[in-house]
Amino acid sequence: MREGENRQDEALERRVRADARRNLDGLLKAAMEVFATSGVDAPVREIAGRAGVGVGTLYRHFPQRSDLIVAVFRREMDACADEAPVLAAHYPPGEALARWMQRFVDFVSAKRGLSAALHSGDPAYEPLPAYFDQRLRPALENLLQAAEEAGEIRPDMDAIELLHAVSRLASAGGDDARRMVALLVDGLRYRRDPNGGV
Amino acid sequence: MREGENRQDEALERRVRADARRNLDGLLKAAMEVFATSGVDAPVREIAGRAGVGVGTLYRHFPQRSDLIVAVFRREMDACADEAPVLAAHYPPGEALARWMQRFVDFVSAKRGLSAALHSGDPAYEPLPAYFDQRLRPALENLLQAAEEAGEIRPDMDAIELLHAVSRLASAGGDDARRMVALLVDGLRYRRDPNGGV
DNA sequence: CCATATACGGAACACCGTTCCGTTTAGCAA
DNA sequence: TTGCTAAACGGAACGGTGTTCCGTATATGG
Repeated sequence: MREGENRQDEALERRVRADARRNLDGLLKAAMEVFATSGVDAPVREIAGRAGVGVGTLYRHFPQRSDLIVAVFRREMDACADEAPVLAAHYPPGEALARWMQRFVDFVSAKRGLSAALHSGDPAYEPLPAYFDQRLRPALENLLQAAEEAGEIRPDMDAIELLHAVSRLASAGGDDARRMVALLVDGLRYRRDPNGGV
Repeated sequence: MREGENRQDEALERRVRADARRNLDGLLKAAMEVFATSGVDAPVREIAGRAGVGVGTLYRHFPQRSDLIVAVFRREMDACADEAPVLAAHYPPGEALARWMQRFVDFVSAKRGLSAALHSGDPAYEPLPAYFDQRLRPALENLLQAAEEAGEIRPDMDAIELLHAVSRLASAGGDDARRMVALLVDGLRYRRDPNGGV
């Protein structure tokens, strides 16, 4: 480790001009507001205007439009993941799983455009599925494993596959989304021929 | 009925200039090919170019880009609906339902962009959900009712809600889509507390 | 206070869907 | 066959995107 390279964070932070940081924060705030009202397809100029900066400044901080969208969504995923262990501590495994799924549905439904970006296949949005893998998958895997061990659901379910399926269903929004996800969770609970055959 | 108004089809057909019909057919053919390779987001100029006409001609036949997309997709839905009664005649109600669902998944998966257009909420694509209602909903309702009466699934499922959910899952494509839809169908079969409690 | 690396603003560019209108042509009648 | 005319055609032009470029302004360390 060479001298001057320790405390990299602070060293890098010092190099950032104050107006740059201020504008970056303003852009993120403006983008969150605009996305919530006009959706993620809102023009870049609208976001820059609301932040009180030119488009050049926006593109200095976010080289592509998708980078701004990713930045806004990413910071909203953590609360959802953190809730999984809380629910696991307060409910039986099966119910904890079902409740967290509903929590996830509400989260995705609230962020209009998240699901579309997530499943677009566009490489520009690749950080979103990647963040799913890092934060949400472990959270769900713990819930699934507990429910499996309690014998409440079938084994060998792939967490990432489930997350993507549920986020697709969630993009419907409202009670329809909640009902369909509840139906999917019931599918996990289903046992073939429960009455031992006729 | 006044004279000259019988055989409307032929009368109307006569009023359509031969080049107009030829270009319309060519546009539909070109659009199908382009959508299959480049997706539904392909530029209109590419479609017009492949059909060997100008963009003005394209817009004469399809006033909006979405009208062309709708026209291409609509004619591909009928075969899917017609298969429902065939399956109902050859399999027990529950299995017929599951098989038709998989058939529907394959159909939606094959048409890249169909699901996105269907759930876009854009009024320009409204004919697509409308056609779902007319053709696919009755087909599924018959399968659901038979399976209900056989006691194989829970009652009171809304066919349109199911169709939309399945088409969302289907947009994932491949085996993931098939597995998740199978899981959803198992949800229909699930009975709370199947062993009569512990 | 000055020097300069850094960041800013918005005009300019390429590409999109859509519109407009001068030109071409298919269909019919003489 | 030869006009005539309504219908259809082609592509330039328009407004609105995302993105780039570069002359201008300024925060910051000496």
